[in-house]
Amino acid sequence: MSTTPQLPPVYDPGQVEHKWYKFWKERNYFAPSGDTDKPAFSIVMPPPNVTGSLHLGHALDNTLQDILIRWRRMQGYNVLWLPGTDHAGIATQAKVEEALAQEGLSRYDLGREKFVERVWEWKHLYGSRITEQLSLLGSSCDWTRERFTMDEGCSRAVREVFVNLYNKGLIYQGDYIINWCPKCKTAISDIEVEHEDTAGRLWYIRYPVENSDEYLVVATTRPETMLGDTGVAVHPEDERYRHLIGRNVILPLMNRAIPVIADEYVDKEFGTGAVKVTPAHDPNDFEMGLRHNLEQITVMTDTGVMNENAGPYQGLDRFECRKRVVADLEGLGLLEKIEDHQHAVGHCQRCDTIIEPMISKQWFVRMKPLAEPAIQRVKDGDIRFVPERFTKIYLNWMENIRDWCISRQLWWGHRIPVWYCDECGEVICSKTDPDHCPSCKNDKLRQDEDVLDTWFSSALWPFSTMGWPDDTPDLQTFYPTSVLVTGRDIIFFWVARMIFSGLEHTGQVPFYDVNIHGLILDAQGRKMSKSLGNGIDPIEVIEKYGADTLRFSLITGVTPGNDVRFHWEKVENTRNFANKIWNAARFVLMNMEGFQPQTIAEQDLTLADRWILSRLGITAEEVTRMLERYDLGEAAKTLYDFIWDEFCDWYIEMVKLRLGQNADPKARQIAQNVLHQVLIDILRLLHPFMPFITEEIYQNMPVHNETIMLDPWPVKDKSWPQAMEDMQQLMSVIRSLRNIRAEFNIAPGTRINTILVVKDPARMPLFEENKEYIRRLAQVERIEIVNTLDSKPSQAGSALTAWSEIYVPLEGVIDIEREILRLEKELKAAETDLQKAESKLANATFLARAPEEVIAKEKAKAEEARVKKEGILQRLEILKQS
RNA sequence: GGGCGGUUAGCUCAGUUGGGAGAGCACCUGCCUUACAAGCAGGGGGUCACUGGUUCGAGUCCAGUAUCGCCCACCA
Repeated sequence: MSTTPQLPPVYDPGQVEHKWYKFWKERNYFAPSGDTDKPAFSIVMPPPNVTGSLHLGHALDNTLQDILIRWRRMQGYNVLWLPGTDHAGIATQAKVEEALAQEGLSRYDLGREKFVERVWEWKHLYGSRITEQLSLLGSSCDWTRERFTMDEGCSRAVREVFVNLYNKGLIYQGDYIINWCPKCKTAISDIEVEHEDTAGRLWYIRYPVENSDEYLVVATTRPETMLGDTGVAVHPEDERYRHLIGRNVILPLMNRAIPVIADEYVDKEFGTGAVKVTPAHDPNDFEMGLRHNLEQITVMTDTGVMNENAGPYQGLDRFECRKRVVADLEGLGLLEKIEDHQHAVGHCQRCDTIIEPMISKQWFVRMKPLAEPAIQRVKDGDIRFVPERFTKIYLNWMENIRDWCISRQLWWGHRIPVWYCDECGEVICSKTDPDHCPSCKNDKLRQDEDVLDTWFSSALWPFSTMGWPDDTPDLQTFYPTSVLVTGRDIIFFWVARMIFSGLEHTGQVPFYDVNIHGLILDAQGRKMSKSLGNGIDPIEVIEKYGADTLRFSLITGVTPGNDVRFHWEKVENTRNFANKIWNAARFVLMNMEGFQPQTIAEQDLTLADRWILSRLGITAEEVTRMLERYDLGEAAKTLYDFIWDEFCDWYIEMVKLRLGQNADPKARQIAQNVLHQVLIDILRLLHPFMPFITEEIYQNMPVHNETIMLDPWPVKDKSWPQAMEDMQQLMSVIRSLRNIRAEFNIAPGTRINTILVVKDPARMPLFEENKEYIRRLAQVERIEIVNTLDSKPSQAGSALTAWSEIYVPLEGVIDIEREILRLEKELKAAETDLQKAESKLANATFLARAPEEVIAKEKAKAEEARVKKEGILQRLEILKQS
């Protein structure tokens, strides 16, 4: 083995990332091993919008998944990570409509069929962009199983589910009040409405009481809706209005007599205690209207313009109408007052338009029966949220769930599988397209015009993608999936719906764990958004710094479930870390000349070897434990610290002694073997986090397998506690010497001499044997290790520990005053330590109740501090005499 | 109105069985020591928001306060 690859001193991710991704993909490493003797581990990827582009949220989400996937794969699990995309009804349709608008066309010009064709074309053209971007990130998902929410299999699952629910009476159609977006011209579900607190007004309007001089004053935030009022409600026990209940008031502007009704819903304290009731444009009024049999008068069109029921206001936009209504009321002297009023206004999640509650014929899923098991199974712990606090958020929503409006007045999506026979009025709900009416045999059937909410198909994703409703091998092996990784913003939209859908249709939970992560915010802590223009393009980060760096910087220093701010500084720091590893590897590879892989006998391992091997094992164990807890940020930090501080700054520096020109060949062999083993294991541990650089280095190692991806995950082997303790002592001597050098401004080129007084003779061999390390790492020329010292040097820098005294004779260089100052500082620290420990030990209850090992530790601490203090005092005395 | 999260070094943040306060950046000092100046060595800097409680012992557990942020909610 003599090939020493020439690696450049700066790691260039651009050169290697494409190469290795292609290599992995071509060799089909992303596919499940198929080894069914091994436990399965599976994740379905949250499908990004097919026409979307990668943002940092996706990058975080997929990094987390890829880490778990690569880790489990190395552990030997039969791993499936199933990718795919979502057809994203409104978003995609809007994009294609925008493109059409460039040509001066609308979707109506094309007609439904042609338009849907156009969208498919668009999908084929742009649908692979997002998946290509996921590849750039290094996602090791099985592309051969890639799915799309509108592909044949998913469509079949959607129909199966719809028909099942319909037949069970869990899907119904009806005229109810729904949230209508006048811009998107479709109904949307409750959770697609975003409430924003808005500074609005409260208008107090006088409604003349019929056959009376009296007025009934109502307060409203939306005066334009009064045109559709069909009643005024008061609280049944409100003395002020009791005499009016059952009478009529005259609706101003429309001059319509409407009844005064009594309803418990009314809050006596708010406004005037009298509420105008507009059943067609307010969800509460709708309910009240039903209770009291009030007429429903819709006064707006589907674009938010006043309709023929609005009398003279017909044709006005709803906001223009508001102004006119207010002005007209004022003119009539019917406007009593206007107050400022803060209230929540609903906006369309997609286009931000103000939502209009409207009565409309829509399809709904009856939620109560579906929610029940979805609540129970989570309460039973069959599905576990990580972090746990999200359980409560989920349960709270599920327990207060309302029926789900699933029909959308769009063209792009899963068409509702319901047909109408106009001849006999038959309604047919079918998994397959019927060609004639089953009751009258007429073949002129009309399919329902609406499509389903996009989330209806996403809800089936964990099983529809695995071939359900057929009982496929993938379902048997990989369903339920192991864990779902997703952002906390779609718990309701997606997680909750997958849970009740999975339970209802497969009888099983869709996943065991739900790992919820936070959002990526900008450097100021704001959400990244198009309107703010504060978004960071992950592809830009990858191009500048590499995918490994992006991945690692997104997850380090992050608490599970918490939001993360994006800072370029953090990216740079991670880039530096990647470069650090790169250079450590270069060092190792430069020193592999003559390397013979072999098993090293335990007695041949040096102190440094035993120490680094012990620390490596412990690190592997900790990283594994943290991954099991989904604490990926801490896992990454643990690795970072081990690699940088212990491996690079200490072990590599120490091992140089055994690799140099004059090194003993046997010692060199041993060193090479340990170095090789430690580096390989470091690469393996780091691989899930930084897949590209680890593979690149791995492939340059003198001994390696086909790919690091399929190498075994390191486990803790043997460790040497004594070696770890000895290393601590050795390191502290070296640090003390470096400190003395720095304090006295000794030039790096200047070699110093030192006398090490080791009080305990049993400890002397440790320093004798490892003298060379001290010489090299602290730039020491001569080192004298003694048991006692007759006359302690006054012209010397010194450091005192509990078990040793370190002297650095500095004839002529030493500034006694300065040394005294330094020692006094140390004395103070020692005294503080001593005081702390002693006061604890003087506490009787502490001695009585604290665990033994804590007391022992405290005693040792006190003793150490006492000896140290004594040493410093003696030393000070000598210095002050001279 | 309800719920959740944050408040730790100048900045951004870690810190889960309660037992000697950490990292990165920034700052100060000195170094191109043949893996790495994207680096090395050394150093300064924190009554862990506040108050009270539990405990031998609290950044860590409990109660309350303040403040910032997020989510949910049918008071027009």
